[in-house]
Amino acid sequence: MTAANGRGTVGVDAPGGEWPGGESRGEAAAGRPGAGDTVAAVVRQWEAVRPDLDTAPMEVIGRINRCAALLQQAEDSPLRHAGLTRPEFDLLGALRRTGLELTPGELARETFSSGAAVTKRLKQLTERGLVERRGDTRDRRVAHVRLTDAGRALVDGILPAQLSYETTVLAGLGGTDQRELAALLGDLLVQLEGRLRTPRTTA
Amino acid sequence: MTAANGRGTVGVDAPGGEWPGGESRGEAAAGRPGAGDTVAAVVRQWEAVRPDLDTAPMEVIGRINRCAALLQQAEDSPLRHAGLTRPEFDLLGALRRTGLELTPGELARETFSSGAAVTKRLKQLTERGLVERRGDTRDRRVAHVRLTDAGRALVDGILPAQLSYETTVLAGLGGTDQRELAALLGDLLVQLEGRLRTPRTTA
DNA sequence: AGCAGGTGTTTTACTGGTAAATGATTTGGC
DNA sequence: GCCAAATCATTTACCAGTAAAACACCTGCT
Repeated sequence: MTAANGRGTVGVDAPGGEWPGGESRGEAAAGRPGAGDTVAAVVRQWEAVRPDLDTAPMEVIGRINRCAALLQQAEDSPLRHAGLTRPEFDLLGALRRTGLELTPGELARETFSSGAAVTKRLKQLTERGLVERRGDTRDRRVAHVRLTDAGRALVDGILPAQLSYETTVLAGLGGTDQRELAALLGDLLVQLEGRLRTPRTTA
Repeated sequence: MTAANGRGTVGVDAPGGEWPGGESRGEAAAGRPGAGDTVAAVVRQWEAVRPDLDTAPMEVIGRINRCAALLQQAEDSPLRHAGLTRPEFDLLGALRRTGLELTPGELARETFSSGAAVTKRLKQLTERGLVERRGDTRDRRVAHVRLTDAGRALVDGILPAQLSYETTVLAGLGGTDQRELAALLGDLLVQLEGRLRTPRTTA
């Protein structure tokens, strides 16, 4: 087991042994109350029904998806509280952290979204007075986008709160586990970013 | 620098040391070519601009979000190839792995989506002949949904391909790292599922 | 029986994303 | 210099999700 835990996640191993044959009633997603996370429960179901399959990848990918979903819709996060979605904040953040004016295209690449999505967000954020645009003098196709003072103030005001919120959300993991998790995700991400080059429609 | 590494990954550590002051040109998302993943680059930018902030949570949450996004839009996955989105497949999968008829409400809970979303997906999947519904005889509000033979065949046909696709996607990580990652994500998920109880509008 | 209130599902109105087409401009070959 | 092809951004048409309201039905109290 080597790993992280010694306790193999799936290892709780159920005392009695009765199974959801008919009575999964009440708990969502095949989850028994005290057991592991919901993904583990799902994986156990698959193993029961299709024991021939190697379900290992579900343990990683299923959990990544579910973590992302949960983190996304955390209603109490400072971001939402400030009326910003994560993609909007990412856009503002890209401007703040680079300290530069960026073109819509650059913003799309920075934030890993499509050009069309950026156009829409910029419209929104411009109306809210958080960003400004000016045309390029040389190349009249491109625009340059920068934070307004209000936009910069908003980012600077929210970011610490958001980070400390995220810190508490992660607090259940020890510091060592967090670093280890970050490192492993980083390794995975390097692979993914190489392998599945997103064909982001810059156009 | 404490940070992220403790282990390799980020350890490349930049030879020279010139910095994106003005020349992030060309590479997306602050990424220098050989360095770590894009999230690491973003974090470095934040640290340069706001050294007072504790960026540790970004290393985890940012990477989870980015991994999820990349995995989502993997255009070559068997799922997409079969014309199914992940949420659609999750719905079919819930029916397959439980082996039962489920009501729309149960499906919503199983798949962590809203009732309305399930309604829409069911409409879609019914039209495609992958699921069937019958009304409950006792309680005429509820419906019972089951896989058609075609639906079951589709799931059984796709799942092995999808899993083996996922296996190769994860192959860059060693088996041990994969298990460790799964375990850590499981730990995190337990925390998140307890902490941020999603107020899923069952209604 | 009758009705207040709860539950299971669907509908409505809207939002934010996407892919593909479009408009506007620059660039490079000749 | 001029036109074909490339590039940057936006627009269009559409689709899937959401929250809130509506609908249909059941349940339990009186």
